[in-house]
Amino acid sequence: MPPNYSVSEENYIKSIHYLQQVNEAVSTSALAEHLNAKPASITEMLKKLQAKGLLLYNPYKTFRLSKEGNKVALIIIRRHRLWEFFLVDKLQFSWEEVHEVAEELEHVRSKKLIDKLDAFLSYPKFDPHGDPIPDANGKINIQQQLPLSRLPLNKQAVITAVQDQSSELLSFLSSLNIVIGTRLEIKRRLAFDNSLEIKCRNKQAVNISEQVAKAIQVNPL
Amino acid sequence: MPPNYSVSEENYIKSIHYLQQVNEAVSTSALAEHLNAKPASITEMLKKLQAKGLLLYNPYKTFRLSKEGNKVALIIIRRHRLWEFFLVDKLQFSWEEVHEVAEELEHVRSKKLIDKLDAFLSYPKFDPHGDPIPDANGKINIQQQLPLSRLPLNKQAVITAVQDQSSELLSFLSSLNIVIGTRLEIKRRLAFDNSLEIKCRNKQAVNISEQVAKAIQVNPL
DNA sequence: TAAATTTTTTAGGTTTGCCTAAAAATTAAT
DNA sequence: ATTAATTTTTAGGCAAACCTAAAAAATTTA
Repeated sequence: MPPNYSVSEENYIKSIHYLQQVNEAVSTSALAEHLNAKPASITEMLKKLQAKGLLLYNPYKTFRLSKEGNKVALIIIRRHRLWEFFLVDKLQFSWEEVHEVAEELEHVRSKKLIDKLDAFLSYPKFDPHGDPIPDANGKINIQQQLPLSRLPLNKQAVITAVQDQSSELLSFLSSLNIVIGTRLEIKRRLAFDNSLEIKCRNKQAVNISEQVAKAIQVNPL
Repeated sequence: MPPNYSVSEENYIKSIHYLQQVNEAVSTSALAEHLNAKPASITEMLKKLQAKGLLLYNPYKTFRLSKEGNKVALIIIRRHRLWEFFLVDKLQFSWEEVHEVAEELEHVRSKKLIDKLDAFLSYPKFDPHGDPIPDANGKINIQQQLPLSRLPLNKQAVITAVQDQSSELLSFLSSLNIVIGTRLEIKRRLAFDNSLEIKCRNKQAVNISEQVAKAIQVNPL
């Protein structure tokens, strides 16, 4: 059976994975900052993770997860994002408040639980923030998805999903001829309310609120 | 906000609560046995729980939970049983395999999570083993329910529910004129297979297997 | 490139929750 | 009512995961 890791070890692995996405290799101080701990504590854990084969590390140098470490990271991310999806989709949490609870749930170590949860949720591909959910083998869907609110100006994208807490939103959007699959780009971002002026192909530009923009998931082209 | 307790503290509280149901007051060695720990470790934690006002305890004497301690116990039991219900009802776990996973889930400390889970499950009154689920205020339905298999000999009880994995069981029982609301008592327990001889009011005694007895929930009178 | 600064590691504590072994209190037996 | 047996507590350690302060290495700057 696969080894189990402590909550603390899991949090280190997750943070290292996160910092690697920005920076390839990670420094002790960056990780200390991210984990809200002192550098001395980080060093200690680095040695432990290396001894377990999860980390590639030489004293006084930067470090990164080993192949095995990355596999473990993806398992934890999978748990986290599936729980987030569950909380929003089934328990009616708003997507701002799920993170903290998912932070605890992600450490419940049962593969069977997570795989059954995945099935129960109909194998969702993205969590409520638009981040992709790794599958049972730790594979992540290459296609990236993000909320329309985070799409750069003038970058074309296709709508892939709409978080329809109320189905009101969906009907509002379809009245604007905005549906899943619609191609669009942002022409202007209004600073005072973060509303967006978006343009669909050859139609006239329309204005949508930040809230709506956050609920729309897009896939940049 | 209400204080939070460590996983270890929660497990002690839960075990003390469990042992109290049988025995009013609990001894160090009984608790050590139940928690699979050494008596010396128990003593240590007892002092901690007493200091926090959860336990009524005098050195060298037996002990029991304070009012506050009981309240905490019921919160933990509520979490545990709701998760068990969720695992069986939504994730299709079989009721034998839920305990271990629920044992981990029960320590996720978010009142909001549990109350929303409760609502999502439509406020179930009993977990898959037939144990009552405390409500959001920690109140337990007075009417106690237990599997027929655990009913003491010659004690009258009324059938309150049948776990009908297959509806086959229900029709088998109704062929014996055993339905929800039927009053019965156990006349004999056969040691070699744990089957029961049960008697309904003024009818003839019938024999049922341990498996069936476990699926029938009763309310002792 | 040598000194100054920053980063990382080492060394030595602390807390939590467990342990063993010995001492103290309680309970049982003669 | 003593003595014997059992139970509980105290005393002193250990591991995990954190900490502070000092030492060592790496990096930057003059």
